[in-house]
Amino acid sequence: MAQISLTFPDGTARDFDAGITPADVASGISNSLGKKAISATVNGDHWDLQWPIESDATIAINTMKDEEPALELVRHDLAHIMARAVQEIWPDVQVTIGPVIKDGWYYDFDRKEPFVPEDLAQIEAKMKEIINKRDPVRTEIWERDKAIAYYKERGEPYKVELIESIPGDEPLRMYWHGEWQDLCRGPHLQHTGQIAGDCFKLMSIAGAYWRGDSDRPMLQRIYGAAFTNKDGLKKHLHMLEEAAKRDHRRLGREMNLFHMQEEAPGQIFWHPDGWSIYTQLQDYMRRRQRAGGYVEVNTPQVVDRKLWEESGHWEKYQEHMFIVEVDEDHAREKAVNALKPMNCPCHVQIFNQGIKSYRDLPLRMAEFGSCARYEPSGALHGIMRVRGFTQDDGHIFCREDQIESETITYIEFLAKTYRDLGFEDFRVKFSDRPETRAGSDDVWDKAEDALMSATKAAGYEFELNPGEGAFYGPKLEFVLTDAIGRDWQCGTHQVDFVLPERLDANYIAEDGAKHRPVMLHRATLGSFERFIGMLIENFAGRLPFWLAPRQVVVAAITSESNDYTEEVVASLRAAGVRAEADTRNEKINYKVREHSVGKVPVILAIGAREVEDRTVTVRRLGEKQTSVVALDALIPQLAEDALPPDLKSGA
RNA sequence: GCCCCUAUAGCUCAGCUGGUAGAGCAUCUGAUUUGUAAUCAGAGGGUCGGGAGUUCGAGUCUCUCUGGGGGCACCA
Repeated sequence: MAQISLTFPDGTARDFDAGITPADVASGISNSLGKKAISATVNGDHWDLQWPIESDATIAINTMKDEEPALELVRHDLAHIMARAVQEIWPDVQVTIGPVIKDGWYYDFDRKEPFVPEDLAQIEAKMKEIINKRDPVRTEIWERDKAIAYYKERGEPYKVELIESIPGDEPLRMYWHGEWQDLCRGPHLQHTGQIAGDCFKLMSIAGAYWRGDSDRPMLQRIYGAAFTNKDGLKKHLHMLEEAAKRDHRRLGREMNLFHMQEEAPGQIFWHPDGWSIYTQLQDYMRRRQRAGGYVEVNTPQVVDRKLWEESGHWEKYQEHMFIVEVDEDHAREKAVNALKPMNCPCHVQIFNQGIKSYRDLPLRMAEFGSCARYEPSGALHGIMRVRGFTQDDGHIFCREDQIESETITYIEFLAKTYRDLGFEDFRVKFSDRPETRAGSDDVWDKAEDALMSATKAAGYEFELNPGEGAFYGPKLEFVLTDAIGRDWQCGTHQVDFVLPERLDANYIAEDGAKHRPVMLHRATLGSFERFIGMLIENFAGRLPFWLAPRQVVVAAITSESNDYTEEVVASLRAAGVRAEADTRNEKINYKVREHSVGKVPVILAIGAREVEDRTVTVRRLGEKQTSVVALDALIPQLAEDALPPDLKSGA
């Protein structure tokens, strides 16, 4: 028999018969390692203990202490165990797929009756039974025909379809957890008993389309969370509880920032404190954009259908547009308008006024543009995904040879903005041509190449998002993460050769002839609504001082100090600080608690001593200790703190 | 839009197997003048999301619409 050489992590190498399994290697080292082993890492690949090794390789035996393979296996085996439990309880349920995801796994089932939350406890109990049985896991490679025939006989059409979509040259691997069988790439554990019975929890039930296609049947998905031990699960559940406290919907109510109501689904009623955040942010963006060479414009809300037909929105985007029909003149045809779902066509109208020269380019046009989009009801989410919102929109009209420099300049502009707003890390996604699109493939080649090379030149890593581009061009997405780890696209930068063509934008070049400009669509925050949602969650409501709606509350301890309290407030306001007096007839404890809960960054307390000495006692949010400071010294300091980052000295 | 869940006072929630609503906080009134996370007492406040049905009787059961939540799909 042929010999192979296996090299262990410590660098030693030993010879084995070809075809030896990692299970045998582990038992050969020691009995206990043989029992503890969960999988192997062979030439860097994650290997099942049962898979034979046929040639020289590096090998490491994994145990539950090796977190990465352990989590993968525990979650994956639990997916199988859950599917087995479900089929043991309800034999008529069909199984589909069950992958490992962040923090756990899910499995999609086809069952006539819906799963209800009470079912989860029953399934969980059955899973624990299966774990206690310590059933061995075994695997075989099957011929396609045999596998297809097997699943047809068992009445599992989803599995048949899966096999048919697997490339013909790929071996089909079957796994058994006890008697229960599933098609699976593997690897898996040795036996079900290797999972701790208290390391997982079934989290939720959801609908999910078969193969992610809304034209296919909707399956029932059960989500589970799993870790290598009980402690990991506990930490995870605790993290979720903490994250719920940062939820912008909850903080928005608690901090009295905004509300939403049935009469205007997907739209926001901003309260004074929420609107204060909004306007601070808007003022900041306005100054930044001015400094960045943008001109600000404003365009209509209700625009005739004709323009949307020209831009292509009427054809491609109509189902997401609020249509407004006005029967204003019976002698004429009914006027059909739409609320603008985006600002770009309107900006082209401004560009098209008069004759533009190449000397005008790049022309950077910005608008805080209010848009209305009829988002599907299921897509709405707090203030993160709404039907009425305002973009910090901008369009750069430029020549093709300016795309790269404009893109690089913009990415730097965006990165600075995000840093100023407390987001040091953001992810960049590059989305290329979608299936439904306007413009020829040549144009798309050009646009994708230009954007890609500019992004690389700007020095940012990005992930590819195939087919996710806009219908008019490829885009960069700048993505932030909310409290519980969901991704939200905020900023965007898109190259567009299509809209200038459709709306006949042109400029006169050096050669005296008309040329087509390129349009770069860009938004930094994306929308004020979503970005404020991100800010609230990111800071858990404790906004940076310059953004805090009420920066300082001055609390009188007794009514004796009311006059001085009012004086302090007036001085702070005169210095540009948003300050309020609290002269209510309440104890200082009560006031401190209330304003702490309200996330006011600075509370100044004033009693007889402060009046006497012209001082204030300062308490900062999150700190227990207080300090006594002279009023004259404090005011300029708070005034400096209150400046937005772009106006701070040294900014 | 699709699947499941859900809707009781301004907020957070209680209300068992159907017998015409309750708490804490908040609000208002009074007392209290208080030194760093809830002072005490009293009062007001709900056609139980809308509509329909079953029933002698519905907050409770059924249907439906609307909103919200978790996913999926969508996100130009």
